[in-house]
Amino acid sequence: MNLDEPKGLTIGEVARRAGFGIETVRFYERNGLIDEPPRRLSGYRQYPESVISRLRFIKRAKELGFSLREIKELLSLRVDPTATCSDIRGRAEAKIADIHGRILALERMKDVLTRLTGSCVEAGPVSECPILEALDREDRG
Amino acid sequence: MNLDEPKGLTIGEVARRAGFGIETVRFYERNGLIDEPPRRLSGYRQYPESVISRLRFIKRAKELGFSLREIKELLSLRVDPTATCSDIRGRAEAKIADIHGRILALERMKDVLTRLTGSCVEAGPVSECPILEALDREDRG
DNA sequence: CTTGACTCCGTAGTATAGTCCAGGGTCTAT
DNA sequence: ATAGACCCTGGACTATACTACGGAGTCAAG
Repeated sequence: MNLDEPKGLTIGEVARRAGFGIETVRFYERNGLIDEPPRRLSGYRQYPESVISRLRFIKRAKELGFSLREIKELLSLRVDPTATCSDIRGRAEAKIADIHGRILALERMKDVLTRLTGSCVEAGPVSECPILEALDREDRG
Repeated sequence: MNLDEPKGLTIGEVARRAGFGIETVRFYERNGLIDEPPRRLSGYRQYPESVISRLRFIKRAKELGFSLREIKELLSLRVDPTATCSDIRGRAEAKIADIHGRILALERMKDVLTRLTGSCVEAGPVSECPILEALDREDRG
């Protein structure tokens, strides 16, 4: 086979250039994050260049804390002629609020832990560990 | 059955008092977070009161960001005669560092998103959305 | 023509932390 | 005695995001 088909990119090239594993690229295809590409007669996927930017979009959105489900929605909005920029901004703002909430929760955890470790200066046995005692007690305020 | 066996707590009472579901209590037992309790002749679990404080310990440690695996380690350390309070403090400090790192990562995400939403004030079509454009571009700094 | 790298597919496994189900048996109050 | 609430087991299922595997076919270079 392989006469003069316009070959495009193999999945390996795509994966390498986008910074994902091959299995991940196929996973994204199965989950509708990237289009199913045309195939060679052999069945090999033939990707257009555009898949690279699509994957990089996914990568950056992931880095911003969007889940694959949310990224899929962003990608749908992008091609939806009735969607507006404020729809996207809404997603971004919701994500900011979500991240903010997670930060607050983590800071509360960190504050409690910091207070507990501050109370633990002895090198004594665990039976007298103030951290464990605090976890045993009802109150933690 | 049920002559004059000292009955203890049923799993339902335990779950309710500790604030978990019954299935979760069994799950914790399977995973070694709580001891296997004695049984009635019928097979019903008969919990001692102490399981309640054990489960509350687990709940509070979870609230502080410890995974079940880590909580299991804390529980092991607690009964390890060679462990010292500083072993526990080490876990707590590692967790603080872990949480701190996660907070920083989330703050970076939040900052980028905030900057992106700031650039998006128009109610235009998604084709001109600066947020999507930013996700398409290479740079995000 | 052979070799080694690459690709195909479907399925299954990883990790975390549960949650639910069927099809039984048991307990308690009336 | 019987209704209804409770409990038992093992296994399957949820969600997220991959990652690995077997066994086959394909591609490109020497």
